[in-house]
Amino acid sequence: MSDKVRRRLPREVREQQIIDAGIQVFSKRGYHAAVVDEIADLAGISKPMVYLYFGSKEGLFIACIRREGERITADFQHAAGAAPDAESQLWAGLSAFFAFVAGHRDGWVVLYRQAPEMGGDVAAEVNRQRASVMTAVAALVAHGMNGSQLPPGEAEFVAHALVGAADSLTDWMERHPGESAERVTVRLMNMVWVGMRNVLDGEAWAPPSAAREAE
Amino acid sequence: MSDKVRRRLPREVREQQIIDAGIQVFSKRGYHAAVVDEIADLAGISKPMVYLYFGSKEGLFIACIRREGERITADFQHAAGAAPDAESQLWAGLSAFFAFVAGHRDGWVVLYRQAPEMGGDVAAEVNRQRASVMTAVAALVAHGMNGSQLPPGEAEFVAHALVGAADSLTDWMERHPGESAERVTVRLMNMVWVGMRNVLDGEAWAPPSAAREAE
Amino acid sequence: MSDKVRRRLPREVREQQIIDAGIQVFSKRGYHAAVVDEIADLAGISKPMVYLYFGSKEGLFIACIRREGERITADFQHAAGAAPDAESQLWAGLSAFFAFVAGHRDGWVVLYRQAPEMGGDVAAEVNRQRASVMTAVAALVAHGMNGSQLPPGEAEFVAHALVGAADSLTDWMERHPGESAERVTVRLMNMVWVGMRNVLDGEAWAPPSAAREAE
Amino acid sequence: MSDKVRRRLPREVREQQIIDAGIQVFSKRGYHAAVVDEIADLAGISKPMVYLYFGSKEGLFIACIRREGERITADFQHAAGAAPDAESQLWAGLSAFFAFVAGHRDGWVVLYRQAPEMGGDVAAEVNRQRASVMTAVAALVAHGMNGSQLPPGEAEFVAHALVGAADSLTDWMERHPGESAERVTVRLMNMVWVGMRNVLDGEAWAPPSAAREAE
DNA sequence: TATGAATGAGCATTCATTCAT
DNA sequence: GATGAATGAATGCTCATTCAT
Repeated sequence: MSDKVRRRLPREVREQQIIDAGIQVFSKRGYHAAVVDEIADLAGISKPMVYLYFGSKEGLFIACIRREGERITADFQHAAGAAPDAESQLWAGLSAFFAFVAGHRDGWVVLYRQAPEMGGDVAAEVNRQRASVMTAVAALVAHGMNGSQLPPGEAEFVAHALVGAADSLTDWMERHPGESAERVTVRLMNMVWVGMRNVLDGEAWAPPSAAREAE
Repeated sequence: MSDKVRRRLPREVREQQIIDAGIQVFSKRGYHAAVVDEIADLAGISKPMVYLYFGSKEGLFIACIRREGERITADFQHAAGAAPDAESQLWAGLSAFFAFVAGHRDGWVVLYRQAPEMGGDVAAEVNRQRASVMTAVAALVAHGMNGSQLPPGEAEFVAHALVGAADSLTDWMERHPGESAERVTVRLMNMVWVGMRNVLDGEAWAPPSAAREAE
Repeated sequence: MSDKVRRRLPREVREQQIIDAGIQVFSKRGYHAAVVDEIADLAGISKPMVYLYFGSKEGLFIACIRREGERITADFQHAAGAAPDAESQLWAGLSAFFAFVAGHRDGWVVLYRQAPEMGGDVAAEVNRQRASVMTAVAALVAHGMNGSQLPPGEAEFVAHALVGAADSLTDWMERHPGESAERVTVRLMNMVWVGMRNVLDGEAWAPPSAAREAE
Repeated sequence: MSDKVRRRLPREVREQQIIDAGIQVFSKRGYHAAVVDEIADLAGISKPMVYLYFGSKEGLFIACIRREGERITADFQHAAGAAPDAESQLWAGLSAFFAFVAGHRDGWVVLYRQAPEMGGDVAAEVNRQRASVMTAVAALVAHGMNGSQLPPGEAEFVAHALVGAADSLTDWMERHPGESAERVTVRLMNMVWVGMRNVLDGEAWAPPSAAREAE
């Protein structure tokens, strides 16, 4: 009788618990292989509650994507906002971004690796959240490079490359457990950043036999 | 009159047709949402043939992964092997790699975005093929940088970043239809390559407020 | 108006209804030819309920075997327990046994004619139930013959013969609808019993030309 | 080239090989679980040959039943025919019958345990063969008992009991590997025969509390 | 609010059977 | 005579979703 006293929680709390469970299960199994029963069990409630709160499995998935997308953008911008100058902001932001990717594996996997392959109503929310993340990264890049003159659209290109590299490096990190997210950030920026600055300073690279491609 | 003439094909041929169809459907829908009937229809045969030749849906998926993995590695090494010097090889290899990622969207999506999230017998084949691709890229990087002294393990790190960036940039390319794979390769190399060389030459980057991280 | 009132029954009740239907269909068609849909229809529910409660077709089959096995053993021992002396117990027990074989055709057919030919997890349960029935019959035989000295192991031999004869005689009964289970029991006991007693009293039979076989 | 020289056998021989394989597989798996592919493999031919010779799976099954039914009847009557007097014939016949049941497990299982549960065209052949066996046993019983006056129809009753007991005792024999078919026959006849003769001589048995049932 | 009971619809898999060669 | 290639038609099983309480 005093066993499951955490019944009758306010809706707000229950929803977050269900989303937590959803992210865990969606991340482990993928959208289609995830079974609503397992999510309900993990959240400690019965299946109809999931439907009461989110309407459908897809509705829950969308809620998961939204929360993780907003969470990463917030983390990211909060970290960047606290830094004094442009370069520090870039460093802090990317570091936070990387920490999120590495630390919230489940959420990141759902948002970045599974959601994109879906259609329907999910696609809209996915695109919104991913665009939001990508835009934040691009803004930080543009801002951090404001000394050099970044050609228009270049920041977006760089943001895509950075985000993709960061995602892929989480696989690398799984095979190198000793590495911290911070150290990986440094190595990645070393590789990209110095190069970018030099490129903007005029030191361009061109395909060995075809200088015509370089701008 | 020439519509149904391709009945009764030898096993070898049918298998490739089925794999072609499988890659297309798996890429569009994802493994779980893909329906074997659709694959069979697309291949112009009936469902039992799929099971006769591949044993199961998973068997077919594994076959798809294997063929695409081997194909990309082959493309890659063939392109690199034809170039005269180390830097040219690097350029040619990465260019071929990028062309594959951009040109064989379906195969790449199956291999890189969907297969990794699966377990069971699939995981073994996925890991093998991805490791094979990653190793080839890392070897090319190490070889291309043989002038500078690359720290051990660094090539693998770079390879992960490059492959992830390449994957992510295919999304960028979809929103910039005018860009060719070659041009994107140049931009990516510009960003990464010049930086890497400079880094190896001693021009390191360190987090603004924390010089302790730099080596 | 009173047609569909029995919806939403407690699990316990539904399970028995499904087992009832299962025994009927398995008996009529055999395990492999039985279709789960038909069982569900007969039980007045939908197919998923069968899987919810029994896990698989095989699980349902095992449940059927278990219930019929336990039921016959219980009938049998209840009838025997109510009789005063050893011979009466034997008579009452065998009569009950025969009544079951003849009266619960479906259950008997499933347990005795179809289940034995199966392997896998079914075999374990079948062996347990059949052994339980056979042991009960053998115990009754041994007990009923306690006046004469029954050689060890003989009761088991007799039990096998009796059970097999009883099973076969249900076929005979189908072609002689006028005969009651009781009458058949008497005839069978007449044939077997008097003989057994005489044999134990020394009146042995030996193959005409080979007295060497008699003990 | 000289590997499979037994190709191109006369139809008669091929048919028997296929029936042999059929009996083996049907016995092991049951009609429905038996797969034509396995039968064809075991017979060393390709599947279409089975259809060429027997028309259908059911056709092959019927052929199996027919051959085994005829074989057992023949064995039986050949053994009985060779004996000099009535009692010897009975002994020899039952002994041969028992030897068949114990020795041709596969054929007996198909004929006696699996075929009966089937309907359709199979039922006709099964009934014919089983009736043929049962009639032969009943005739032997009637003939062997010709000294006593056997009530009409009694022989058929006894035959059913004997055949059922014999079948059931094959299970017993499987758990007692030392016992020969001959010894089991003697024990069974001891139990049944002496009793029958005494019964016919007037020594009837009646239920303890209900003498009204005895005739 | 919360849940045990129930199902429609769909999917992977299998198999007897038939052609084309 | 013999077979590899091919399929129509089931069937076991699962799952998102709903309802009665």
